[in-house]
Amino acid sequence: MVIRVALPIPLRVHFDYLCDSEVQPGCRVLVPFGKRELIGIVWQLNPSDSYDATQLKAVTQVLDQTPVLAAPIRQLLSFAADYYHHPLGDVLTSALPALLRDGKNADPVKGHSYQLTEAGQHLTAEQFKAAKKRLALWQQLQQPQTESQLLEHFQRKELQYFIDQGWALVTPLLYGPYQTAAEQQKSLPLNPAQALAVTAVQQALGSFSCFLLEGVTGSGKTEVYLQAISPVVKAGGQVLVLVPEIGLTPQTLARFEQRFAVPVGVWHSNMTDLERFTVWQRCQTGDLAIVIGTRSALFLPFLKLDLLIIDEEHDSSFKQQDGFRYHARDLAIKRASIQCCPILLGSATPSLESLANVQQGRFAHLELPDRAAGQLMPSVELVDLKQQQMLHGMAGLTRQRIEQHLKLGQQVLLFLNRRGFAPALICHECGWMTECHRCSAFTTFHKQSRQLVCHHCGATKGVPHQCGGCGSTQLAPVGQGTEQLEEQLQQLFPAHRVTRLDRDSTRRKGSLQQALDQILQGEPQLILGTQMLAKGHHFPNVGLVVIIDVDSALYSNDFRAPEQLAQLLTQVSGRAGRGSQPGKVLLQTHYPGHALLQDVIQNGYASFARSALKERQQTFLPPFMFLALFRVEAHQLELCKEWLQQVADHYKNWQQVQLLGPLACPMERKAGKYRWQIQLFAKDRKQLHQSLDSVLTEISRWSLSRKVKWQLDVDPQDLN
DNA sequence: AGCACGCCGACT
DNA sequence: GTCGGCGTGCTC
Repeated sequence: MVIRVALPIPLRVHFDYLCDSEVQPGCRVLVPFGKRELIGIVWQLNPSDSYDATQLKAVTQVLDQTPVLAAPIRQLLSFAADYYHHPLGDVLTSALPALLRDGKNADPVKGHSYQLTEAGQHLTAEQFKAAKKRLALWQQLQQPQTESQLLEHFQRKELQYFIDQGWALVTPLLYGPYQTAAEQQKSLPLNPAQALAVTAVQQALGSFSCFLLEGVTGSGKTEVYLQAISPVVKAGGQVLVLVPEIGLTPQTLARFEQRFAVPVGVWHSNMTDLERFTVWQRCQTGDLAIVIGTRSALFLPFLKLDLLIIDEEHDSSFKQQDGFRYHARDLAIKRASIQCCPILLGSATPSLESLANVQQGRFAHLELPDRAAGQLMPSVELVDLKQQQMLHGMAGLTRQRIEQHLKLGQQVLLFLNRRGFAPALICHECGWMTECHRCSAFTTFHKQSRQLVCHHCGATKGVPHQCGGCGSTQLAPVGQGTEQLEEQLQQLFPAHRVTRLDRDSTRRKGSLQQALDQILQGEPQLILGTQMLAKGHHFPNVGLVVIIDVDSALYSNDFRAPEQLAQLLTQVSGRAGRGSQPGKVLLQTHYPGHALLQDVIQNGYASFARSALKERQQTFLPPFMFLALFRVEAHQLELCKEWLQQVADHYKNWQQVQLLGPLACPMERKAGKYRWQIQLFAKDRKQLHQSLDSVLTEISRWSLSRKVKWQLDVDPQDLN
């Protein structure tokens, strides 16, 4: 038999082999490949267009009796490899845990079970005499026990003694479908909008359909998730909940675990290979009812997946930013269609893509208008920075407001999306600034560690005493970062604690959690942080949120920047006033009349999104246009340009696809390499994808392609 | 990606 | 005279 095998190499082709033994698609095989041996996945049996049969090598070993990749997953992966034009071998890497890629046995053994033999059952307590430990073990073994249960109280050699005596025997304990159970904790009462949403999803169970659940923070989205899940886990089905990278908080997990008496698993990037493998197996065997995980959980092999939930569906961390650049939300929709189950996308600030899908009738729209607990929405105040006396990056009014809220015994949250002390050091004599040698960027001054750090390539060096241009010793920090603001806030408000939360202050393991716990105790204080504060965390005692610098996001050349700013504003508004009082949001800007700001503030996100969508339509941007991007990196600028020019030349044949470029990436040099790009727009998705197929075949033929590092990004999230 | 082959410069 | 640099080709 000839089999077609997908191999872990970055080539967009399959390889054919001979195989005498029984195999099914989705099984792993060990095959000779050049001078090497590789583990591949059987992709097709007896392909009609097989490679010259006389040239075929034979499979060395079949590693699985049953497929590690079941048909639905293979269908998903195959679709993904086509859609993102990514080598299948790399795509498979996302779907298999490392241990399986390395050839580990995939049999789902949970552990070992000990039970008494006939001889063991006929023993009596008296026979143990003074052997108290053995008596206790015997008593516990009246019921079959897992090895791990027994090892809590007994030593391994005691277990072995029972086996040697023929009193007990060991059997492998296999994973299997979980025991369904009723809810542990009673569900909360629903308001009419929530009830409508729950009913809609529940009625859709068993068939493919997409729902967009739009509800502001505090409107009770999680309760809708939980009640939508309820009938699924009562019927023995499985649910996948995808969350953004930072959203995987212990509280979220606890809420799911407390509600249902069924096994809940988690999946995220901090797990060990063995932990991942175990979750993978428990999914495959149906042992886990619910999995909460970040984007790659999308590829887990569920036995009976009946519902998908994507929380914070607008979040950009669902798009992988290197290698296989897939969007987990988009692929999740594909997966739901393959599995014939509903998918629920939830957000307070839906992506424009999803809203367009609602408008075009592809998604059903479920709205939760009210804050569940009936709190008031926070009020937003714009602080016009023009001609203001600024102190430490804050206008007088801003400082007053902070003071007022501290006096009221509330906490104040400040956002500044720039870590470090200052974005650069500047020479007071000649204007020279500290630059990274390898990137087109300045190096950030970190005062505490006394270092200059490039935030783009990670290079660090000591702080110079002299200007690199004129030799002057007059070097001063320019601009403001969180480290500096922390110091300044402490000076301005010496009576209050200032907590800074950014990548630097939370580097030590557990220090983030420690800071969050301390904040939750509610003492009036200033909390200051970067983007990492914006998502997921709940601070009930925060009465005021200040956004120090709105302007840098207002005027960005990234077409998604307005959308992201509107999302940030809405999300942080949700952070304020979750307790009894309504919160306040303060925005510092030089452009208080800016249409986007006005629209979001006065009419809310939904209104903003409607106008933003119209604008995207008029300017021929996604989601009304399909976009793909070729990026190329090389040490020599000329190689970048030449390679892209060849791509551009190829596109002369494709009238339906519009080109923008070749042009430099927003950050032209990074880690010593030049970076250029070409943007491809098409009205017709099919045309775009056909053109990509054809240009990729060309690219693989060019010898220039090996002197540069290039990548294709389909549906890019940002143009960097 | 890896691995081999092959052709040119600087070393024990 | 070799060792090893990386350009090029190939992997069913």
